[in-house]
Amino acid sequence: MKITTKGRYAVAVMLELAYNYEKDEFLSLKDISEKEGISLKYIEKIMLDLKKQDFFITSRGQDGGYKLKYSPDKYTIGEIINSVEKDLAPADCVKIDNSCEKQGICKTYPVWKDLNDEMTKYLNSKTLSDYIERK
Amino acid sequence: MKITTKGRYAVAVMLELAYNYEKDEFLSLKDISEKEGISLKYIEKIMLDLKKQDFFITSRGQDGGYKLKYSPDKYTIGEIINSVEKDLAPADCVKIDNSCEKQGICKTYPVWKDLNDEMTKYLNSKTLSDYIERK
DNA sequence: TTATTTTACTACCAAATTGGTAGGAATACA
DNA sequence: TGTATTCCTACCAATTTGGTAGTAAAATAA
Repeated sequence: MKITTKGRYAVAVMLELAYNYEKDEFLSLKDISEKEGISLKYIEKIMLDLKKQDFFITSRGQDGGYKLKYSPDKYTIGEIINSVEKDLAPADCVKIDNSCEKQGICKTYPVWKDLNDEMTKYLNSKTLSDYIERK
Repeated sequence: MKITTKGRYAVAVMLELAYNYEKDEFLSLKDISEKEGISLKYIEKIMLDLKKQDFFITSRGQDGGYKLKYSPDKYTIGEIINSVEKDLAPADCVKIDNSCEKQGICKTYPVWKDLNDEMTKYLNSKTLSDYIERK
């Protein structure tokens, strides 16, 4: 049930961008890499996934980088983790139809369904703004 | 965040034993293996982990097998999964002290701490009896 | 007592996943 | 026009997952 480093780093990167949201400048991956101690190359790869969502405004070249497109309260922790993490659901059966030949008769299905519902509800209720403190 | 097959099978096995609880007989791993379509050898391995807890009464030889020591409402889904799953927490930092050199300054820590608390609370509130239907 | 059934235990292994790195192309700005 | 930065595709080693194999030990039925 661990969140992979990819998911954890994704949240870290999004928090950095959330901190930077009020400012009128881009934040480069190089800066984030140095602040968070994550290799630039790895962050780039994580951004590939995050960019598939409508999350950022970007700019290349000097003084370029990333900026959140919307305010931090518009990004839920759930959707961030979901963007990079393949298996967020506790079991395939609660997400993918016919992923299990015992569909309909499996006695453990309700266990995973309930757990998934609970986690989804929780993760979608928390946003970046819940985790940035303003001075 | 997926629960591994080991964790899922563990819950399946425990549910089978819960169904059998009222009866005054042992349930063999062979029977469970056939009912659930899980290889006997793999179930044996899962039982090695579960047996470290105070879960069962066992008997070897003919008509032997496993029996729950306590009534199904005494077993939480959380402790069952915890027994076989190494990484139930979303991140090491919420379980193991000094597992991360950024302890105390990491901005994402509260995210994993909250999530872990929420999941733990939920998983420990559900027991086997919540998932066995009585006719 | 003996054969059989069942748990108990240790060792091994292939496939998938994780957690990265490397190298370069494209682009925008100073 | 040069440099900083994003963008993109491959590749790879270590770890974890999801098992299997073989055997010993014990309890019971016959």
